[in-house]
Amino acid sequence: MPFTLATWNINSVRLRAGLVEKLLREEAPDVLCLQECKSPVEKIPAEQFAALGYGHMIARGQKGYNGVAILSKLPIEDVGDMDFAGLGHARHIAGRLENGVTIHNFYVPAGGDVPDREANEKFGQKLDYLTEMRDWFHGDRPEKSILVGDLNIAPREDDVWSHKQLLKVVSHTPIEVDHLGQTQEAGRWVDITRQDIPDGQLYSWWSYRAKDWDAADKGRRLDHVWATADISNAGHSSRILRDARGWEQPSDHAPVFATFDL
DNA sequence: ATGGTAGACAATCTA
Repeated sequence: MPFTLATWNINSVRLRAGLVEKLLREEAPDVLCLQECKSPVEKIPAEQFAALGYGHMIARGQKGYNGVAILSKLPIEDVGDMDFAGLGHARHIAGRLENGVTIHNFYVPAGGDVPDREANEKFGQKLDYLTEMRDWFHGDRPEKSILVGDLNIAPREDDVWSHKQLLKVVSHTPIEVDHLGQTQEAGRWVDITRQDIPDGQLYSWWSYRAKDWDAADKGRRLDHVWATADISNAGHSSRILRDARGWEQPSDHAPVFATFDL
């Protein structure tokens, strides 16, 4: 049975519960993975989503920051979370569907403004987070798995509006791209979005600080859908719902979709 | 080189 999955950094699930509802009504993914919920789990409006057919939710939360959730039409079993780099943040949750597919939902640390671990502790934490992800996948060798989320790195030259101008900007520095590549390789993850859309500029995030985000179009592809090699050929129909960036009081991220015939 | 916006939560911190 094919199922469609979406990932969206919502930047407050309570403030934007109406936008989540709009996405669920209009696009109706079977599974929606959210990041930056910025809410304790018990304050996520789960009943509002359940009323739309999303009767299953697994989540990790904390007050004010971070937070990840998976809303699903299909039964999903909570199979745990990881606290990479020992930050004590709600940045990962994993669930398993009845077809045996495991879904990892990640919110990788943004890493602060200065791309130097000596000058900026947050940058070091981001690199350490990715290193521990890599080591975990290297030991675990995931199969029949999908990894989504805001990975806060745009790895390819055509994942940013200007490769040259962003080389020293956190999210696109060579050391971050290298760390993300090592994590991807360790789990034998295939980038499903780029499998489906191999050529051209592709963005999922536009800063709030731009005067006219749409006209300037200075975006970055920070949000990703990966799958393990054993199921990667089941993935198709990837797309980014750029329209959502223009919705009323939007998140600065747009949802990324993929469908899997499994 | 700088400052630009947004959200949580009540002082700044984070992105």
